[in-house]
Amino acid sequence: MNDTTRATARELISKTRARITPARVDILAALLGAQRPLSHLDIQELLAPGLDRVTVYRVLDWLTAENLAHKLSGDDRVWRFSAAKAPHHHAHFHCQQCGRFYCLEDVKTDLPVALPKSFIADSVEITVKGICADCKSA
Amino acid sequence: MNDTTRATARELISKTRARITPARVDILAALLGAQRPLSHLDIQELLAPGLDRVTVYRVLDWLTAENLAHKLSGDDRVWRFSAAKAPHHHAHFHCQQCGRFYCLEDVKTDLPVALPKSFIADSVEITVKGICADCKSA
DNA sequence: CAGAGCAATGCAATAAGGTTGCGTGACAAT
DNA sequence: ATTGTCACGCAACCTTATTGCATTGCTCTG
Repeated sequence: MNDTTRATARELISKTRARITPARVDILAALLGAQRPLSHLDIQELLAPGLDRVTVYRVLDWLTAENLAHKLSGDDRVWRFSAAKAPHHHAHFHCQQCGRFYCLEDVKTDLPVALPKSFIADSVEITVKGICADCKSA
Repeated sequence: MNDTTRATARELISKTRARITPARVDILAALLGAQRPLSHLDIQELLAPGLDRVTVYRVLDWLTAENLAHKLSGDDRVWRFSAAKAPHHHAHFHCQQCGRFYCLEDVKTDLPVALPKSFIADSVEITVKGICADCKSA
């Protein structure tokens, strides 16, 4: 979480015309700097303690509402968030052992899907489940 | 939940060499007869009351372990289960309004995915999110 | 520059969904 | 019939996330 990242975060937040608070900058910077989607717990551990659980949840929700972050659901009942740098059209990998998520930038989710009549698609989520390299070698 | 479905359920369970109990038969039959993945709550409502919450959870876990059912995660923190009639290689639709899941039999999940080195894929889950026909017309 | 107004935070309590421990009852094999 | 194991029910508990409410602190107007 270097200064450049924090500056980028601050700039992105300023575009929303909402308040630029330390919590928002810290959390968005954490997401921007991460190589993978982070859970609420990941973020709490990454950031200095002293930031309330609820605040983290609220900031994450706010970021999602402002389209600065994307919320995705794993099969462990935990939300993961990733910074919405570009339109978020790629798949994810979920390691069943360590629980970490990885972005599969190469696998696009904008594939054409044949839906039943009158169904409206909003977004497509693709999750590959398996074992990641770290866990395999361990 | 007709008798044929129950007979099929009983037969599938007998193949596991485990005990054929009413709870197992009822729940598997419910899954077999359903057009869509069912949540734990769906099942409880479908079945006559008197069956314990925990028993339902345990039977569902057991069915999953025996590969008679598949567990899938929505973004509402609720497990959904579907009978594993055939290998379960199709996508699902999740209505963001009513929360129901639908099977998209036509959309296959056995697409080739390019994984990073040393990653091992186990299964692929594709979920389309949007509004279903029922909710749209309402 | 003071003060009003509102957005953001922290703390505590609560909700929802799922899981664990343990005693009891039922079935199967001997 | 006896014994061992498997399944069930009940109660308690855990985790993750959300809500209510009081307080803080920024911002903007006058």
